[in-house]
Amino acid sequence: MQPSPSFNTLVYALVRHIPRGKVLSYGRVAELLGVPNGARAVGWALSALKYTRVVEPVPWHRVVNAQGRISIKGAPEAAFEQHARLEDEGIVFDERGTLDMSRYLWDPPPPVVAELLRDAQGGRPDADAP
DNA sequence: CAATTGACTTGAT
DNA sequence: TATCAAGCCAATT
Repeated sequence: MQPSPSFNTLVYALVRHIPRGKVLSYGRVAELLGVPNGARAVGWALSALKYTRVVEPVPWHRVVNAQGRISIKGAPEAAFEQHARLEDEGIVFDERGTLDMSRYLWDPPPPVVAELLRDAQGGRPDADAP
């Protein structure tokens, strides 16, 4: 078994919970995981999917930047794919390639996040470790 | 252990 | 509206 899941693992776990047709911003993901300013780290984690083998698929396309725009750089194909997948899920982009965050932003049920963070601590907060 | 990197954010110009 | 700069973070080297 693994030690406490890395930050990346937590990111993947949370992103896997984003429902179809909804999105989350990098900053919001970080915030939910308890790292208010870790937006970049989240981006790093998702970009790492290219090299990391995750058993369960991660709907990486459901994460966009705070402005509601695709934020992938240096990989036009991937960016295009993300845009296509989101439209496939019913999300509408305006002429400038922006989606309405106030409408598509997902608000995760607290229990979901709580459970995620709990598992992160080894599944059992019992083991007090100061 | 220090430097580097990048699918971020925010606030100022 | 578009650019720019400075913070912030985890993983990599």
